[in-house]
Amino acid sequence: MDKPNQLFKAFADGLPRDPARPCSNPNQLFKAFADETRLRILNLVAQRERCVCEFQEILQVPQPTISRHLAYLRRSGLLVARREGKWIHYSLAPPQSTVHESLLRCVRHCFCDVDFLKQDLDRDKECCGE
Amino acid sequence: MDKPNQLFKAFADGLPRDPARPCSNPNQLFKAFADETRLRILNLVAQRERCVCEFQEILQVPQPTISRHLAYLRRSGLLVARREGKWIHYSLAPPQSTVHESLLRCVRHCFCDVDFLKQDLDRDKECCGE
DNA sequence: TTGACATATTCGTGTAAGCGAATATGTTTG
DNA sequence: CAAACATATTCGCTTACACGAATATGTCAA
Repeated sequence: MDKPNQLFKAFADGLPRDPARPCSNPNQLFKAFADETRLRILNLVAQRERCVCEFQEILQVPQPTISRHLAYLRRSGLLVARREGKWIHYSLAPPQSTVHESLLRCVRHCFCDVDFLKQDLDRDKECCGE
Repeated sequence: MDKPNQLFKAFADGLPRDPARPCSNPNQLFKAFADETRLRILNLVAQRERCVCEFQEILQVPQPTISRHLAYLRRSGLLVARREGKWIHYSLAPPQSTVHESLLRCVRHCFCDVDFLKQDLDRDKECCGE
């Protein structure tokens, strides 16, 4: 066991440690989509940039759980983060492959047909918008 | 623990036991895509109906592994099977949701951009076609 | 500097997923 | 019916994944 630079070592899940060098394997993109909480996050962030507290309020899921999924989505190359004071805002990353593009189209045009995702958007409108 | 009709009981993976009543959860569709072997199968079957021995020859993966993934894809509602004598032919199932449609578009139009998937098609042409 | 707040990470644990090996099922042919 | 063939299923094992709880990090305001 040598001790490589942690920045470049991958996690057990096969994703890179450093979100600045996200994963390019299309396989990993699908894995990122293969979790209900992450689908819900992607659905919300497809509308507009969001901060962690918004996910927390709308999804009603513990904060560490959300943070973990956000980190996963960043390392997958699906989200980018931007700090503004205490808050960190997440938004969709620009697509890096045709598979990535295709998945984003699915988020934008098909997720509205999925009940539990539509309900999140409704809950969002109720509490935050009008 | 009661003893429900096995036909209607779900597997641990959340998919129905009976492929005639495939899963409708979009979440499960993404899970079905979240495995390299299954992506390779979907890529091949997108061209035309295929029998198990074709997958075996092109993918160079043990037969039980392929059968297990085929069963998974059937129960996910992505593939249908048709028996013809000793052979069982698999083909893409007609889409049951917009998410399903979107994923099929991805298989048809984006998978050609993925190296390891393109290589499978090349290997197919070499050994079977001309 | 201290406290409050927003967010991230670690740790331990239960569970699901995938695989190889072995075996079972179903079909055809003789 | 037996043998050969195509395919499916089961079992045991290892690893990946998701989660709750606890804790750490980073920023702002007083």
